[in-house]
Amino acid sequence: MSSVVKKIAEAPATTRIPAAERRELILQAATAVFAERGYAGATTDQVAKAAGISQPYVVRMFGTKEALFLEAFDRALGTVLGEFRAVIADYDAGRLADKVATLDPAQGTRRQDHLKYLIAVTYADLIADRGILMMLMQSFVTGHEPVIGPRARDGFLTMFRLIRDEAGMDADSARDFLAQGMLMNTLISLRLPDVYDEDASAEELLECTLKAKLNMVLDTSRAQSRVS
Amino acid sequence: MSSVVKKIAEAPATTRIPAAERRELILQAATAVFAERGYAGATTDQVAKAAGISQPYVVRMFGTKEALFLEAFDRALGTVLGEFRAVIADYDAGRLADKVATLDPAQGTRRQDHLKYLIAVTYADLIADRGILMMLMQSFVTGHEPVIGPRARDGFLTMFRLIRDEAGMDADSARDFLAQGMLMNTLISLRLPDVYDEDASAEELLECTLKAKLNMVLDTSRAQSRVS
DNA sequence: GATTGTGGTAATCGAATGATTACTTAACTC
DNA sequence: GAGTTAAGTAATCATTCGATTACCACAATC
Repeated sequence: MSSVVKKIAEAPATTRIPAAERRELILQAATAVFAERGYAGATTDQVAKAAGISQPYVVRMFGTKEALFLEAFDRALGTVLGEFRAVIADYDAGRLADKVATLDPAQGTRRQDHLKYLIAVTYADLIADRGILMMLMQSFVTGHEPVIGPRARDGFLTMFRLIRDEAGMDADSARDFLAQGMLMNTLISLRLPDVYDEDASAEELLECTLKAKLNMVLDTSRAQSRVS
Repeated sequence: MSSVVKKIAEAPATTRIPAAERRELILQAATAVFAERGYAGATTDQVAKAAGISQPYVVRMFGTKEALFLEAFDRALGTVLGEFRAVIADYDAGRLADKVATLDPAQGTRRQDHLKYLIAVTYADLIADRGILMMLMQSFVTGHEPVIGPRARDGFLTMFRLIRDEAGMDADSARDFLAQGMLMNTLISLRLPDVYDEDASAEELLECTLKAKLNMVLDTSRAQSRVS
């Protein structure tokens, strides 16, 4: 019977995965691809290959490339906002008392001073998954797109308001915080860690920008460079 | 005679322009288009239309889209570096003594403190031509491209070294300066000035980031939005 | 064990795009 | 004013890409 032959031949066939789970995998792949190449530069086929499925399936599951980008953006932004809110909640619940005790009093002793430091560390930690920050950065330079642009502006302002209102920072501190964040985003998008060993000034800039997080960033960048 | 008829009919024909001059026009158009849409998102035909010529002429004059992008990038970077060096030279020659006299001594009195302020103002002035800073930003998020990426990294590091070595800033000050610059770039690329009137937090963020330059930025953004 | 819904893919299509070719004509030179 | 050079375009080509269509097969249900 041909059915028997078929069964044997197709034994190591593609494992089927529930749609909801596959969706997650595609979104992860899309985040990495869009982060690297931007909205216009990425193709649905690259996303499909990264997710290990066919290109039509990607399109059918999300409708359009634009819709996929928007979901990946929401996902990345949601992760950042979630982490920020978590650290604020932890601080206000006194769960970070030990960490706060190690801070230099010269940096300030108010709640907003403490949170400024804690959120900055949280942000730097997010570099571990290079895709998230680069995905945001790619969205921010796509302000001209009629659908993506407004969403990107809205997302950025949501971050600003969270820092100002929920963390209680004054506008200037919030601005400085965002500025440091945009610098980190830029250095990562530039792939500056790739030339860390070859250029002394790249080394110095990365060191004074990322400080304690540097080794982590170099490790993950090297790991992700090998793949892509 | 048909020649007479032709002459009349073709009287308002296209004015021919020397190649060198046309090159300039194309580069200006390319800077605006690439700044808006990025390397992958821009087309050579959009550049051609913006420059008022045909698409094949653009390609023939620069060889490839990539070569055109690289020239536009060099041009934008060169403008920024040139302005920075000019203000440093002016300061060291004492030509900015009156401007320096108005500074708040609390901000610092060393050469690097003065230059930090003066260069920051110079950078903010560059926003007047929105294309330059957006062109740079688009290049910075194209770090993955094999030819553009290395040039973008090199350009960024050149800026860093200029600020550190020629302006004499310490690494941390240089980092803070670049951070503020990347924030400005991001706000402009996001087109945040477009929603200035509609969102109170956008207004606050733009005001505390751009301060005295705000009105200029709003004016030029509105003017350039009408066109594009 | 037929049915049916769900998880996929192969094939293909039309539009967009970078690049090439071949051609035209204005402007300068002698 | 004939000849040559330089400025510029129309037409077209080969790819690429997002999207569509039509189909296949595994697994749960009855």
